Amino acid sequence: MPTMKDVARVAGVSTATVSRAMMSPERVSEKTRLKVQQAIASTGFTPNAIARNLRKSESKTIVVVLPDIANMFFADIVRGIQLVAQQNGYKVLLGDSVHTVQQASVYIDLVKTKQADGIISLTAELPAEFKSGSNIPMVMACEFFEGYPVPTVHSDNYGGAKRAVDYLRDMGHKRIACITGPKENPLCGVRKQGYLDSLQQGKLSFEAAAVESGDFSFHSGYAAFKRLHKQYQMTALFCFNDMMAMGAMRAAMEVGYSVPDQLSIVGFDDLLFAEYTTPQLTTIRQPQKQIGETAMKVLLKILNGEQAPQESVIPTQLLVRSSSAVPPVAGAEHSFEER
Amino acid sequence: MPTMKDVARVAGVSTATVSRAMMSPERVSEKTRLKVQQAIASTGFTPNAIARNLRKSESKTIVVVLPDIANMFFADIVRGIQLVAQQNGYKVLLGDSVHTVQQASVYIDLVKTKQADGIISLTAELPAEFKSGSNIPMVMACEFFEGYPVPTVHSDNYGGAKRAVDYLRDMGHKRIACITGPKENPLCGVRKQGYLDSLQQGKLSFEAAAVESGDFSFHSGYAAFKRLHKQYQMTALFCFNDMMAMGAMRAAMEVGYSVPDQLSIVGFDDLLFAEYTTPQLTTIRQPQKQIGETAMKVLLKILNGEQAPQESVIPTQLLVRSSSAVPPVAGAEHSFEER
DNA sequence: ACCGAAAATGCAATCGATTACATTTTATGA
DNA sequence: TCATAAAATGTAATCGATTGCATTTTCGGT
Repeated sequence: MPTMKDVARVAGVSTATVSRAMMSPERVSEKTRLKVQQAIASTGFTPNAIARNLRKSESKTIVVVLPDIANMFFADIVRGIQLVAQQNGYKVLLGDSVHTVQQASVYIDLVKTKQADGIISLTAELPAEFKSGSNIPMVMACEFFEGYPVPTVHSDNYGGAKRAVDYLRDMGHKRIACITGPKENPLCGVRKQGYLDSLQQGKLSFEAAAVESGDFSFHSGYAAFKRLHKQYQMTALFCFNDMMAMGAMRAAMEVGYSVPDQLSIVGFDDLLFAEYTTPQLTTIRQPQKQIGETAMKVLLKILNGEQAPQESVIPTQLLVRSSSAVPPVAGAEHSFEER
Repeated sequence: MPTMKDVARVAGVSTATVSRAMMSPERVSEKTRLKVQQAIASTGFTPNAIARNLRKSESKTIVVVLPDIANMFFADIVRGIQLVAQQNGYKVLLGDSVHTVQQASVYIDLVKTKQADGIISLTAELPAEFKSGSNIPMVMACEFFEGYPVPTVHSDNYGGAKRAVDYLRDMGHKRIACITGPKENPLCGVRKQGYLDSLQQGKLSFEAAAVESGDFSFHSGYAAFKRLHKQYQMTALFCFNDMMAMGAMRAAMEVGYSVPDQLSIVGFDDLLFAEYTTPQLTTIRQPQKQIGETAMKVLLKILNGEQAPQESVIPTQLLVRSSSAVPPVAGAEHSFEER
């Protein structure tokens, strides 16, 4: 594999000149620049980035840690990150942590060992060191820790949840159930507050039986609904993500609810698939690409030693599709027998 | 940031000894090993992998190029790759090429510049240099070029397609339509041959009107079906992937077919979502994780300078779910009027 | 044709680890 | 106890590029 020395020899100049011809052409005469270019072409030289990185102690690479590469929710976030990274001369590498702290560490080590300059984490399942702050350039997107030792970019979880429930309330629903995510997840606490506040604002009483929780998966949504419909008579259901909403919709149909006539369902995220369900899912859209772009911009600030915002909140948007409608007239509800 | 020199100073030994204490502990006395470990701990030293990589000219990192990170089909392949990579001391980085050759080049450059040792490409959208062979350690998974200048791992596309159509035929279907992928895609040619051979073997005549093509997306499947049902009366439909099958299923239902009573649908891939559609999709499962594992094993052979197989074919499997059934009795078919 | 400033180029140190080879220390056995 | 082999450690070169500083070349002006 040819090195810069070879190019220098062929071009009849020093390695310093070769380096300059590539890095700062204006510091080299027209003539030698051409000689060097020719030599590069004829030797088939490719600069060894490792050597360069060592010398400059930077890699112009950032790592994005995903908890689950199969979760489509992250796709557009990554795209947004990539866009901004590219514009600023950074490469993006993705690491799938498979929801394990151990795997996440592997990717974090990349920056400790100087193979990457910084991290954007789309998961909060990280080694404990971060919970108390660390000196690794990092920003969290979507998820966050309580107490925020790391800069965070996420959508307006409270506002989105409240908007969803407001919408159902405004259509006349009085009995609005909810399927939350894992209780310990900070972001779920915030969404739940949105749900509660909307109920209260509409003077609807909150009943514990109206709430079940899942783990954001299709199956957990399915299971949660099967529990829910036995303990609470509802005409509307708000789910903390689309995946669970889809599971709940499947369960509801199996149990004999017709959606949206007897039961309105609203999700959260706006997965690509939300559009493909039957009926199409009404949901709260998180502007994923924008979250990604913002996260990368924040990371760039950190990398450049500028002041970075601790928290960036991106607004959400209600997308009304066909899984939601006005409540059924009295008597047309799904029959409900308490056990 | 502390370097090995610092550790050496604190431990009162040379950097060589520090290096050996880490790399080959058996070449260092118990006593000094402990001193070094202490010094490492007290200085908070992390070895600079860039320097090591430069010296050893290897990075123990491989890059996986995905055409589209939003395509869930790849998730388990990546998991399989990761598993084998990890077992062999390699790190895996994912690159999203967004279906562009240009982006793919960025990731390929990582190995040219020694930041990665090899590549597994899940896309054939690569720079032309590969089509005529190159000296970059690389294996293709799922996709392939015709003529195979690079080692390839993929599932049994011919066998899978034939199995799908055999299954429909065996149930008594006589009019079996097909939605293919992009015509220029080599893998589609192979699947189509499976379709044709099954028809022929069942003495069913092939009609051009029974075939439409899409681009593997939900929408293209939807659109293809809308064209198809006007030109061909069918009782069964085989789609070259699940995504299009789901689009076609939606279209079929809109047009008034009942699935599976009047129309059986079979997909290909076994996406996670195939299980969540209503009715659940019958499909040909590709063992994605195994494809990934095999691809990584092949890459390892290449990296170790061993002989690697040019082509590895992984068997597929028919998963019968509820989108397929015996054909309707005469008279119960979906009404068909030619335009 | 010659001076001095600016432009171009070269020399050699440097980034931080690894490792061949040289040297010192320890252990073994007579 | 001492010679000698084996084990432990140190010295310094090396990986391949970048860059501060020194030196040479170029060029405008007279």
